[in-house]
Amino acid sequence: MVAAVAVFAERGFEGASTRLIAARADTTQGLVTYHFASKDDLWRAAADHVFGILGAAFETGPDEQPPGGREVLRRFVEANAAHPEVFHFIVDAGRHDNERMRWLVDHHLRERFEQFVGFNDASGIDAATTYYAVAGASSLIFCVGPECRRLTGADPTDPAVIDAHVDLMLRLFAANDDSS
Amino acid sequence: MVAAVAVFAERGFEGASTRLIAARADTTQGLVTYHFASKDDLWRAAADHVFGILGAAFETGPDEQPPGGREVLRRFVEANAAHPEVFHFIVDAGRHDNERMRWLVDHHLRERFEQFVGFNDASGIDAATTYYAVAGASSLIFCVGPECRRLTGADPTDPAVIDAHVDLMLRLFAANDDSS
DNA sequence: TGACTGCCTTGTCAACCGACCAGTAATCTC
DNA sequence: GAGATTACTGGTCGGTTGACAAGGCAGTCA
Repeated sequence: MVAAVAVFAERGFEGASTRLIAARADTTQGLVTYHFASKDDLWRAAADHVFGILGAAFETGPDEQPPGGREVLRRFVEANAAHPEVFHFIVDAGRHDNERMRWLVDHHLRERFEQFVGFNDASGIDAATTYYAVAGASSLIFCVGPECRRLTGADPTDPAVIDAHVDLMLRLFAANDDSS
Repeated sequence: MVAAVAVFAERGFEGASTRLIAARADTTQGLVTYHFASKDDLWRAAADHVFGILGAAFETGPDEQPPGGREVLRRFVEANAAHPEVFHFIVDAGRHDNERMRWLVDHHLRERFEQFVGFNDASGIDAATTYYAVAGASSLIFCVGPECRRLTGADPTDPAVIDAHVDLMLRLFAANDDSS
């Protein structure tokens, strides 16, 4: 499953082969199609897996206060740094109007978007533009890691870079929110 | 060429087939490999094409003033809205440390990045985080158009949405720059 | 003990992939 | 107008793809 997430994120749905995923997981292609009836099913399971990890980053412990806006944003950026695969799933699926895109929206993105709208009481077009601005600004640098290293010299897996990006996101998107 | 750009953007390098590109351009696969020795060469030609279009959006006419920071940002967002394929090329190539990524950085992205660093006199880690924040925030909504429509109801090809996104980007990234 | 079940391996299938090649027709050069 | 160059077609090649089928092989229950 970890292998499937990695390969789908690295190569996209079309570019990922069930044989490569199987090899990465040290099994055979036959076994993959035994456990997951089709490549589509495997992709959905991989998406469930990686979005589950992301969601866990926002869970509140039993004796914790629900985090404020700044803390949520910090966790969001750090989760993107730790799991850039999420962004690849979103971009890979989001550009086609097909069944996978609709499934991803209905099963994972809708919930996230409505949480976001709840935090920032925006609506309509503003909600959409703000949501995608936050998502894009927070995620891109971590999702093109090799490019970023070659282009800028900065390594987005370096904690110093992650901290700098968190600070920038806080300055950009949480300037007038000092809760948490 | 327009067909190649579209297919590479829609399906990524691995997912795009020379046969599909040929069909989209109403020719044969044999002709594609005649004009472009390999799929890699075709990809590079497509990248040159689409980055050329993007670059033209920033050119200054013979009797124009060079645009100020706000105007450059506006043009950048509008160019991303008109040509979301650029972002797909970047994300598709940028996640691997391979020859295509290095070529794209050296032939197209380096120049853009250094122009950016010139405008915003940042350096080191700050330059990197700011660059990717601007790029991600400006582009994402236009690159996952079908998803955005289903998720938020807003259509990122709608001029009203584009204008709203331009305004948001100006508020976020050009708050203390009132030139132009 | 013998039938049954779930997990897994191996092999095979048609479809598709990028690359290549022989052959053809049109255009250009002298 | 003969010869050379260029543009293009159709077909074919080895290799890869997702899906499927047949069989083995432990474990379980009657």
